[in-house]
Parts: sequence; structure tokens; C-alpha cells
Amino acid sequence: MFSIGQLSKRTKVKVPTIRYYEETGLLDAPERTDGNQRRYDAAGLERLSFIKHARDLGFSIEAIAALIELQGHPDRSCQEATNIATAQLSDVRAKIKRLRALEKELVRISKGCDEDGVSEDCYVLASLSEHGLCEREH
Amino acid sequence: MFSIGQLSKRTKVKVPTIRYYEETGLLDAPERTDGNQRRYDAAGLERLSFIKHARDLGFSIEAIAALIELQGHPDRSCQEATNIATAQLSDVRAKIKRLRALEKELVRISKGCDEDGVSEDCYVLASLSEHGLCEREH
DNA sequence: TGTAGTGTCTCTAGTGACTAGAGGGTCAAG
DNA sequence: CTTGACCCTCTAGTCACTAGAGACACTACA
Repeated sequence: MFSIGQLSKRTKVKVPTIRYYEETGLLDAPERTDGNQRRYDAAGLERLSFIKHARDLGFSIEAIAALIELQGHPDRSCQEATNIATAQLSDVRAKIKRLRALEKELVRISKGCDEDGVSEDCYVLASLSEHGLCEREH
Repeated sequence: MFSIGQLSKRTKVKVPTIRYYEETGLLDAPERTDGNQRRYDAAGLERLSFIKHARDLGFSIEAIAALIELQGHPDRSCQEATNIATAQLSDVRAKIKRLRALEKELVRISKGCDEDGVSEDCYVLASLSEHGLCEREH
């Protein structure tokens, strides 16, 4: 049995975050000592590791709740779990796409003035003022 | 002079967001009609367009406040504005890098089971349970 | 058994950048 | 002068936590 602090160290999830997961129902409420402190078993550790891993991959709490729900239903697990993962993947890809557009624009903007010290019309500021200076939508 | 709704339409910034910008000091409080409604002039429109554009490029409110501050100081504008833009650029690049790692991992995970319908050990769920199945850190 | 020090408890409030809703007042056209 | 669209302030909610206060529990050592 682990205390919340030990669980925190093993999973690298902070103590208040663990309590937050419990509050939101992602994590089952564990047993308590006589003094009202939480004591976790191996199942709690496993569950929290799962959550941590999914969060690291950017899944929302909601998506994780759905995945956990599926763990209890092996009959319909695989396809639905894959769907959730695929949705997460397109989300990530959309974000990448958008960020790459921003990257290009920012490169263009910041190249404008940094070469010859002070110019009276700052290209960065001018670019932000006039959308017309942009090469594409963002 | 524009009402807040007209300003909203022109800039595509929602009305409550405009009020929020005013509240946080990003936007100057405009004149009011006798009936206490906001009336904006061209300067207000320009300022809000600037903010919108910078937000679209992912600058934080804090960074935008700094950029606005610089607009009043042309003597030290350029270098500092470029620094802010460059910081934003590295931020964007860091995010892209991380997302690309996630993308790879998600591709790997979701390829695991979607081919032959139902399998009793869902690879998606298994992958999330065991970090050891991952190819790299994320 | 006492005590010191670390860990844990609950509760409230704060983060960033908004968004939603209630309950009212104002403006402009017809 | 009424109708309907617009606007006002204020509070509370979003997501996924994070921070802090004030109190209580556990453990190791003397």
C-alpha cells in the first residue's frame, strides 16, 4: 500500500493532481487509514500510470475517461479505443499544421528588423498592425 | 464612431472578449454615450486589430501588452519587439517538436489494432497502460 | 512515551483567455 | 412611441491543474 506521496513519486504525478483526478472521478477513491489518509494498492498505481501516460500524449480528461470506461468492456474496446486515438492523432496533426504556418509567419516577421540595429519603423510592430503584410491566413 | 458590436464585426473579435481586453488594460477604455454605451474611434479599431493579429499568431496577452508598450517608445522598439517575436518563435518551434513526437507515437499506437476488427487485447489500451511499449519519451 | 519533522487532510482561491447567462437599460427605425 | 436589436454590469463557469492556509497524522529516534 502506498501513501499519496509515494504514488506521486512513482508516477510523477503531483499530489494535488492525484486528488484532482479523484475528485473528477477519473481515479477511484482509495481506502483510508484510521487517520483519514489515502492508501493505494497496485490497481490504483496502474490506473494512475495509464492516466499519466495518456495525458502525456495529450488526451483530454474526457477522452481518458472514455478509454477507462472501455477497459471494462473488452467486447467493444478495440475499435472504439482506436477511434479515440485516431481522433487525438488528427487533433495533433491539425495543431502541427497551424503551428507551422505560424512559424513561417514569425520567421518572416522577425527577420524584418534585427539586422541593422535601430530602424524607426519596426517591422515587427508594423507587421502586427497590418494584416495585409502577411503572406497567408493564420 | 463604432459601437462595440460594429467593432466586433470588423475585427472578428467577440464582444465579451473586447470588454475583457478593456478590463485587463490591453485596450483603452473608450468614450461612452450618454446612455453609457462604448463608442470607438479609428485608433481603437487599429489597436484591436493589432491585438487580434498578435493573438492569432499565438502571442500571450502579456507579450502583447509589452508590444503595445513598445509602440510608444520608437527609440527602443525594434530590438525589443524582435526579441519578443523571436521568443514566440522558439515557443512555437518547441511546441511543434513535441507534437511531432506525439504524432509518431499515436500513429504507432493506433496502427496496432485497427486492421482485423476485434482482438481481445486492445493495443491502444495496452500501449497506454505500459509505457515500456513506447519507442521514445514524450 | 515524547517529540520533531515530514507528510497529509480539506477548503478556498488563482491561473489564462476567454465564454455563458441573468437581469436590466439604450438606441434607431418606422 | 413602440418594437426589436443592441448594449450594460455582474457573477460564474470552462480546462487542467497549482498555490496556500490551517489543521491533523504518521514515523523515526531519543
